[in-house]
Amino acid sequence: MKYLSPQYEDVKPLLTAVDCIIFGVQGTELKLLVFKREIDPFAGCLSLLGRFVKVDEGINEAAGRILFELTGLENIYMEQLHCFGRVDRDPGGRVVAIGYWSLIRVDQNHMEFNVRSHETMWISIDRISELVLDHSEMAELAISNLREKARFKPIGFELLPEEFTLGQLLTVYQAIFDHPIDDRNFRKRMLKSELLIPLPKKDKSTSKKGSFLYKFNQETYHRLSKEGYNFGF
Amino acid sequence: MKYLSPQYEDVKPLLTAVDCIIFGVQGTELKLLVFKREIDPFAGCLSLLGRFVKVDEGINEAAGRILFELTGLENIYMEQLHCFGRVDRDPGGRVVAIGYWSLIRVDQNHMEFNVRSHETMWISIDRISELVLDHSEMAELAISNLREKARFKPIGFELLPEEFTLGQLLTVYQAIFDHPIDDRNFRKRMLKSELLIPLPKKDKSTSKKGSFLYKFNQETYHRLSKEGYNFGF
DNA sequence: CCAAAAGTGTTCCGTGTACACCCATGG
DNA sequence: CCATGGGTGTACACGGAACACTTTTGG
Repeated sequence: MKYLSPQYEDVKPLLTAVDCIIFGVQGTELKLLVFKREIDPFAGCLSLLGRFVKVDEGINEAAGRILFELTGLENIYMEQLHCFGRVDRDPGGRVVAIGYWSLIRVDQNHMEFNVRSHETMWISIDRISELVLDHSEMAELAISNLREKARFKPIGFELLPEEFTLGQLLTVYQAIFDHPIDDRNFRKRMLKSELLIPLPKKDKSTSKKGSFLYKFNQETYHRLSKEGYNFGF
Repeated sequence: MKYLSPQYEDVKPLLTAVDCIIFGVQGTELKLLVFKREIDPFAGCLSLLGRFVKVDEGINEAAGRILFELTGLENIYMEQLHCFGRVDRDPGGRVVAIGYWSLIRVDQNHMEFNVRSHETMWISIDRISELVLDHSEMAELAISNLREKARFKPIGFELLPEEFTLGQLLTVYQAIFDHPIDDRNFRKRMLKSELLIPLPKKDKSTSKKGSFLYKFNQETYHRLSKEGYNFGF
């Protein structure tokens, strides 16, 4: 490396990994996708999904690849969280881990991969402290990032299927923040935001009256993702 | 590495660097500390200050050390920004760079190091596009992070000396946001926030009347850093 | 006495918040 | 006809935004 000057003789390359903090909403609860480690150390413990970055791929590509390898899902909302690099964070060696968090829609898609790699499982976020290494710290940080982000960017939609009802959307936000949100104010804000495109159909699966389906407006979504929008939570 | 399974034969450790995005306010302007590269490639171009992470130090420690080596300053506000890892980001080799941004008080302290390492210089933030590699991207991201943060956390104080006037504080915020802020509303907000401890002295250097000096309340500062506080910018 | 910066209060408007009732329908 | 979830409107309080004049004092 031509950049290395003599004073940096103790500079050596470091193993670099990506760890994925994957959120989904099941029922009314925010869940985290983890797996049971099969290899020592910590075999049997809960761990985030992670792999090493290859030398010929960018870290974002690595994150996408890793998510795909582990879940079979592509084109997923994914965001870099933070880089974790304490010397002793991993007793197996000096590994710098880049955390990425993502939101996935828990619908039929997810069922497939959940069967496929049967060691993965969804856990409730109050079990975060059971994670190995500094994974609890990562997950905690990811949650506060998610909440922070959700207040100003319309990311709640990433957790829903293409077509959804306002009730489902409300449920998602309540799961993210883990506290109740006023139904009427929520509807007002959402409808005013122009993020929703009303569809001429109803979902009758949960009530006799049926509730209108919406899809979300990609255009407004991208505009508001940039500009920011105060949802007032 | 016992973690490496056969499928990861192309996993090799990567060089890991820290790049520092250092902000300071000079006069009424937000400035960035950079240096003129002496080594090829890009000798003569503007570059952020960066060094490699050693194998026996954590990345946060590395960031602190690097800032110290390059500026002589310690105990500086410093925050991890983002990890940059495109394969081709550095033509000199595969280097993953972790960006850290910091705020320094531009007073007598800084004069020292500015003399010491005479290749470093403060540039106006509208010269960011002149930076080499992906350093412009880093600096742009750091600015938006800084602004975002400044809206909710009382970080403006990090850019001021121990004792300062409300006028100076206002100047700092105007420099950060690059637009004028209403004087009277600003004072109201700041005084109400309990972040300021009034001192029984005046600074007469800038006016005949003299303006009161304040120091900032560390306790409230830490509380509000955690809780967040809407400064309304 | 005047120039130059420091300091102070009020009004208005918009928006978030709290809150309670009617609607539609399948069984 | 009634139980169940879906959908709607209003009144109030608070906080942010806009805005102009008085104070001090060194020269």
